[in-house]
Amino acid sequence: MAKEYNFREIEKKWHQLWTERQTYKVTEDESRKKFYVLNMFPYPSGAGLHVGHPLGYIASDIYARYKRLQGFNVLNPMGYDAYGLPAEQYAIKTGQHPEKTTFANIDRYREQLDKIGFSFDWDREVRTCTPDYYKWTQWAFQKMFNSYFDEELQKAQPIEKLIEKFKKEGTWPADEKAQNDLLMQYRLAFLGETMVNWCPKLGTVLANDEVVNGVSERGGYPVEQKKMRQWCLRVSAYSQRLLDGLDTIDWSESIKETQRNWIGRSEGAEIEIKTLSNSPLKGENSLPLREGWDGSFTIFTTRADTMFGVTFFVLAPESELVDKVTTPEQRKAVDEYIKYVKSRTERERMIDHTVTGVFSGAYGINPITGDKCPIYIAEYVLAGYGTGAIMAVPAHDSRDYAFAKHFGLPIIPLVEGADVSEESYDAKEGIVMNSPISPDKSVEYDGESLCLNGLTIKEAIAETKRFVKAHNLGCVKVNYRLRDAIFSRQRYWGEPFPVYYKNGIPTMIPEECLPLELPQVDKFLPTETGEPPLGNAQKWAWDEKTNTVVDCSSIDNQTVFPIELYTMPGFAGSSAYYLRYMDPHNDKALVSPEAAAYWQNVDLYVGGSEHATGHLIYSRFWNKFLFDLGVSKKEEPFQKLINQGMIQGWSSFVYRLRGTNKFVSFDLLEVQYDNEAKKNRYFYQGTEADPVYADISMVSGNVLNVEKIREWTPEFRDGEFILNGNGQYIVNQAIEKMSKSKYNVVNPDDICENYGADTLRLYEMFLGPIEQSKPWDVAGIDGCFRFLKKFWALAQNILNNPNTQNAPSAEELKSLHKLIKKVTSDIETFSYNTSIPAFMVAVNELSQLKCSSRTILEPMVILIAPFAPHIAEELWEQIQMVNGKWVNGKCPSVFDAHWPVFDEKYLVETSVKLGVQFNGKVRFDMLFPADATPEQMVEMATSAPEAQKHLEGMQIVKTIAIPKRIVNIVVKPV
RNA sequence: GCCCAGAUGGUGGAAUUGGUAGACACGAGGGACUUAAAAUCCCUUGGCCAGUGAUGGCCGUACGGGUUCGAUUCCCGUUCCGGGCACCA
Repeated sequence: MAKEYNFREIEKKWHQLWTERQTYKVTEDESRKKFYVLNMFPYPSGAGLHVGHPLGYIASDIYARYKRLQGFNVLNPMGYDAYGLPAEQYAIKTGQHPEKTTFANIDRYREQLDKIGFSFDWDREVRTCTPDYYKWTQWAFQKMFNSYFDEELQKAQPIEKLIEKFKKEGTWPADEKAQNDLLMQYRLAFLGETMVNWCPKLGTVLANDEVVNGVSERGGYPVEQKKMRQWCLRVSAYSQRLLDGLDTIDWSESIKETQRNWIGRSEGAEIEIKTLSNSPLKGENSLPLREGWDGSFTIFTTRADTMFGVTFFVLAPESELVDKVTTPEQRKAVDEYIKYVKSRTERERMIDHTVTGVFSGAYGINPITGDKCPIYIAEYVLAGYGTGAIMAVPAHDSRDYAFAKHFGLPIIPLVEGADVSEESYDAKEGIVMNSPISPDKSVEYDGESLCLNGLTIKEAIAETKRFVKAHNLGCVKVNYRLRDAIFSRQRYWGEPFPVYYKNGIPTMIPEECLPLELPQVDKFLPTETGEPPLGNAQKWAWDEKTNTVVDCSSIDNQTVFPIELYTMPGFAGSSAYYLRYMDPHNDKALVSPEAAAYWQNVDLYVGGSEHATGHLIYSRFWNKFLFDLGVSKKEEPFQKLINQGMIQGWSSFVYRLRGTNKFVSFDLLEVQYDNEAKKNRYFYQGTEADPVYADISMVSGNVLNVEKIREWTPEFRDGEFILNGNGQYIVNQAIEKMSKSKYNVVNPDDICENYGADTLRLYEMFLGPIEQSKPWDVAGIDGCFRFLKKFWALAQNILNNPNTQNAPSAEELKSLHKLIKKVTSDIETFSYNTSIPAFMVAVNELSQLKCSSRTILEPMVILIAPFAPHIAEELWEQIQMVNGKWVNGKCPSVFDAHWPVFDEKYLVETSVKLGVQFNGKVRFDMLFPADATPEQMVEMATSAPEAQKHLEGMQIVKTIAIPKRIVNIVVKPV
């Protein structure tokens, strides 16, 4: 009895059975090899899941199921990144506790995820906002606080070791406050007075990766620089290890490159610039740096070779040297300049690169030439990088060049053939000259003076470094652009810091008292006195005597102290969640040593590339720290990374005539390109028409359903719709990121309802390469649906054939093994989009061959199982019923079967390329005479000695002589 | 400005990594079944040219060169689109 493919029934049945049978429950099993698949866990937003979300989940689910079929013990967990700004802002607006909305959103996500049929082990679910989870976020923070980075060992060490060292050296201060200040400079989690990105509109500081083009990533509000006392993580200490680790992991080159840029290693030299009196140089016309200050400062350069071209020095306006160097005569001008710089926002500084600066009145002495050079202060030099001071070489640095031109400073070219009359020559290629201009322009140290003339730039850099080092003028130095991460936020909905302030000194709450739970507040806004939202909490003080949280009113300076009001940023909870999945219910440890030893690290991580400089750096840092502690067993958390592309939406626009309630069909509009605004403007009979978003569900093709849109919102109800000649209203369409506000979100639920989860899964993979972004377009979904129906029909034909035990024919076996080969290698390389066509071809071939063999069907069902698990389980059950494999009314799951093994011998009708067999043909890559006819070529090819070897026992089916010099011979076993 | 990744029919995209370009799907056109619709099935579908026809010829993977018997694939240059970094000395 051939049954119809009823996906609704099948999918419902298997969702139930999978839950009942705990099909996807995973436990540590030493007898099997582990495989850890992970998706970046989602932030549960109010908009629910859209068709873009599952793309990565489906891809990883296919891999997870495939690995399981290969006999691996697969961990494939899922959870929620539950702390975040939207829930908090919603809470401010409505007064609803963020936990309530977050949990409601999570339930909705879960419901949607369940429909798609993932193999997640839900017993291991984590939510970053639950105390049993954030206990370990707080714990890790405390460990970082109590650790420092040992430069020699290149790893984190307990802070006690550092104290011991100080004591031994005799540099350990007696005063408790001084001890605290000293250790703060070393702790991996530390309180720092740093310039931060302050966003007044959000009322919080932001990390560097949360600021894009000078505005906040979320909301696009202006961000300013502000000096604040903040918790920071010393990420920069791990710069070199973060960089080196990239070479050991299997990530895309572009994302590694992004991280390398972000870490920004540059090798250079630090050179000390001295005054006359403490300099070994004694010249007649040299002056001290400044009267009354006999100091020196250090500059950083990657172009040590250009020392002979230095004509001035520049300090960053924020540098503390500015005050020391400025002469009384220049004081006023400098103060004014500093005031101007402070008035500029980060964004202005970023966009506007006009040359500004001021002379400090002081001079520095070039240790190589002995020249006296003016010291300027200019905003183009950044305080946070290198030493905040540079030597300026206008001939070979475009920024120095612009500055020199503006202030009329000399420019000395140092590279042969470089014309610096119009612009600087920045390239690191060429032969050095003018270094020195004349022998007496190079200062002698211990009888040696530097000469670089005739060397290449690379040689000159090395030579200068040697010289500087040999004569103690400075040192070779590696700098990193990577900054320490600012780790506190002035928000409510985040992990509280397990810290209280005892006489102003931050003190950790005892480890055994963790977690420190987020207190209840009645308002989620900052307090009237400008304190963060936690300032609203009544019960937010720590009693040392009882080790409990007590009411703020009992703060008495004896045993009760105020608790930190800041909370942790979003990336805190997402930095080690992959470790927690290994052992999610353990209340004694983040992860037990046994579980960590078994699961090691994530073998396959799938997520968006937008996290390249955020989460993917922070969690690598966090993991390296835990690795130093021995908690994590691998130095890198994510061995292989796949970045799924974004699925974009089709936004639809209707056009409203300005000042009216008339909407005009798009094809009736005249287009004008506005050069200034760089966009199109539309007109109807001289009146401008403005685009208005229309919901995607009201549009089919590009035709608007006018009735539907009238029902949608009041603004359309009474609208007048001006239709085109065909009586249709045409909309304009654009591809944009899917977003609630653009009304272009396509929900996977509808697809599941109309086509089933298996079709959705197949189609999302069929759409194109997983890493590529593409617009969502349902046009092709019917193809995948039809394929599943054909697959079903083929299976029913086989199962209902009385002779299903028939031995398969050679052609059927060939079809099958071609498929095994293709699908196996596709899954290994994540080219799912080409597997699905292979299935289609195989099913067509087998249908045409009127295949009736279960020997073929069984492996086919296993092959499709990772892609379309529901239909596979259903067919497997039917096969096993026919096979009589049901035990006690229970059928084994297809996922307990074994992945079929490809056997080359079934592809025998194969071919040879100079002795190498492949795909259906024998190819002779020989040199034939240019004038040989095809017949002659075939004759020559088949009689060649190498050919005999391959033609033996074969029957020639067909020969193809490709003009020019190739002969293909299609053969078949006799 | 610097770095990275791309460009193939009407559309999404294949091509065993140097070997007959355009798999598979969508769309379009034609046909079968049907009272009709849905569903299903079959044929055609890169462009141009010749032929009643089977078929044959030429052009064609953004553009211009090169290496090679042979290039979508490798090398050099140009254009365009996307991503990252950006006063980082």
